[in-house]
Amino acid sequence: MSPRRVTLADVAKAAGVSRTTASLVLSGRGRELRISQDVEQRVLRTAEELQYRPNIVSRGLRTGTTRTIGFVSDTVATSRLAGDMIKGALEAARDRGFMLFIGETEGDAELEHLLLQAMQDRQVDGLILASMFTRTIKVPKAVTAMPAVLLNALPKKPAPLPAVLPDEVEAGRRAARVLLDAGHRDGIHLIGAGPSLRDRPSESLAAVERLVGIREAFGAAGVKVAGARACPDWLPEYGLAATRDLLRTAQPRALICFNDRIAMGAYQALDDFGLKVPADVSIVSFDDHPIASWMRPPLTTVALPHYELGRKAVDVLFAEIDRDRTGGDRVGEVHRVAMPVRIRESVAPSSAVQPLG
Amino acid sequence: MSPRRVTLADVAKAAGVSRTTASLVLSGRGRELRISQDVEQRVLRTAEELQYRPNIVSRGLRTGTTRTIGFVSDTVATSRLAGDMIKGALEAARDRGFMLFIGETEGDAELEHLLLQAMQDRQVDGLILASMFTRTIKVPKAVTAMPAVLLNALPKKPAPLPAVLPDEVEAGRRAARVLLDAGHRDGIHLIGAGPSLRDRPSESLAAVERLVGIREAFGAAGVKVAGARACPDWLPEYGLAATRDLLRTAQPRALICFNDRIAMGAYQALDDFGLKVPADVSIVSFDDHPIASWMRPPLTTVALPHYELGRKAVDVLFAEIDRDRTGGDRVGEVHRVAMPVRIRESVAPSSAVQPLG
DNA sequence: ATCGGGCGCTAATCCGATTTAGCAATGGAG
DNA sequence: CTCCATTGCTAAATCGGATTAGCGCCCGAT
Repeated sequence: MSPRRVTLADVAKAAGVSRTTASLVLSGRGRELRISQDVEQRVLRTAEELQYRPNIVSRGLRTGTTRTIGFVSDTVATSRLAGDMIKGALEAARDRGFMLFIGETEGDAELEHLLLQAMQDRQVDGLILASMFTRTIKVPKAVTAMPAVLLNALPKKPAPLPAVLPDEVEAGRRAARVLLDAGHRDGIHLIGAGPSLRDRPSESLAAVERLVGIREAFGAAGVKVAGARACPDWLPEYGLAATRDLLRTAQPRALICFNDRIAMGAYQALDDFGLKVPADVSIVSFDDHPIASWMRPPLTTVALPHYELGRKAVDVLFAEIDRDRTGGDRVGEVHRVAMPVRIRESVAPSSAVQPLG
Repeated sequence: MSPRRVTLADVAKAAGVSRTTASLVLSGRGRELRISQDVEQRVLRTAEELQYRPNIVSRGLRTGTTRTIGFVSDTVATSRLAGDMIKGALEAARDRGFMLFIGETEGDAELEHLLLQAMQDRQVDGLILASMFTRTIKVPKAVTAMPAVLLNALPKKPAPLPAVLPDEVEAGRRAARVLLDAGHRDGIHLIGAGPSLRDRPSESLAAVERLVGIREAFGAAGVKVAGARACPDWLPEYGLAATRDLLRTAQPRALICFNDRIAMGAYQALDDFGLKVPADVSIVSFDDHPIASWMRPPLTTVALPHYELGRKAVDVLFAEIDRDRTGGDRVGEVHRVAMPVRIRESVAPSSAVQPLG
């Protein structure tokens, strides 16, 4: 079919040198191994003319390194959120001449096993194990044998694996501060989780951490949260139900919704009760889901830094690969990536009359 | 670091046979090459015990096939829409023991070139060239040298490349029929494109094809579209503006929005004018964006079959790889994937009094 | 006894690079 | 004039499989 690829042997022959010499020159080790300027130039020029490109498969066989990393997620590739994570990883990898194998496990341990095997059969240089939701995962033992990074996840059992996660606690603080900065001190309700750390969707690490941050920031400001409703899952319908429920008995001035889909439901409930955002009720949320900017009014939210998470995971993985190569010890550091606040139009200054007592 | 992998040589030695024999047995060609039952069983058992897995890199070097395909898109990996496309491709590939390299070009020809090179350096068996929006693309010449498929795109210049696309014309017909079936014959407006085929976002193939289908179905039913507004881009704000503009001068009974984001804007405009969906105005749309089911009322829309597109592209690619192997001729067939209607709650039966004339 | 042929398995080569070990030529020192 | 070092390059092994060519052995036929 296609004209055969130009190989190192072709270059060597055309330049009138041995394969060894050609290889030496092209790998940049010609200088230290005393190849003459003359020959070096000749090889370089020939390679250029012939448009020689080294075959990475072959190199991989010899050196064991394929300039490839495996990106395994539970179901990450499918969600918009996670698409950015992949994009970040893709770009960071590309900067170093690496490619990404993508794989989805759908939470199936058997599939995960197969996938990891398939990647190891292809001699990937490292692995990124990503999770759709921030949570703890069981680390397959196959992973511990090679450079790997957890993305958006923590190991269930302590393992010497580095992890990259969004800084949810700080995000919680930031959400709270958005309201505090706008002068809100009363009638602040939480929708999605709380008041206790146990009131949240199961397995949701983010819920706990956000709640911790929120309580911390309010605590430091001497502000008490008026109330909270947990949701079994963070979907619009639960946000709608919880907010409706709240509105039957209370008159909130501000809501912190635990994610944008919850907020979407809250918007609807408020609308049903004839309440305006942000004139009557301010709302701040988390995630910066694409819909956040389409909602009316556009939603102020603390963004999940998917793109940055992906990039960071690759950076950490490269450090890990280096460590592996140089025989360093595994550490298992946890890296937190900042979650930026996206100020939009769902928060208004508090006009509440401060209660006398 | 990790304990060395078990190789074919290990299996052969442990089973007391030559590498050749072991290879023959394990590749299933033992029978035809007269390896005895006894030896065959011994090799198989040994391989099992040692947990032998062939090194695909090595095999790739010898056979030239890496059981890997490259998925190159302009920016597809990043959008939720496209995530499903990748997911479909991933699963279809997995069914055959193939892995996917993912790459994004961001519309940059230079990057695309680099990416294709990187993939060829890794000896991918085939390529999928995907586009985020349905459109025509310039096919890099590197692609024509190997099995490849266009996904969600058509070649700008005629090329013997198969393409996989959503069946947009039929989708247009289906959208129209949803309204016709509900009894709508009057006050039907188009938001996003039309009335002429030229009134549409540039480069949007989907717009043209949907419009063709819509006109065809209405034409066949003897129904005339009351009006149409084109949008420079299919975003909520333009949908909002176009619909507002429409409402100032007309009283539509039904809208066909050219995608869900346009529909989202239309919902807002109708809400502003105190009109209810679907009681006052029925709406049908395209894409089945995730928000479509979260809108209130949930939006009836003709879905882009991303997952199926991804699967289909892989299927077609495998056919292409086979063709390449067996020396068949390239054809360049266009495959259309059906767009299913998602009936939700934004369309109500027409209660309009039929005009006498 | 010899030969042809099927059977059952293996030696050797190849894929395209990297890497180790080492060879030939040159020049300077002794 | 010999010996050793250095310079500049190459032969050969290696990675882990797939594949081609072919080697012994045993059997029946001549």
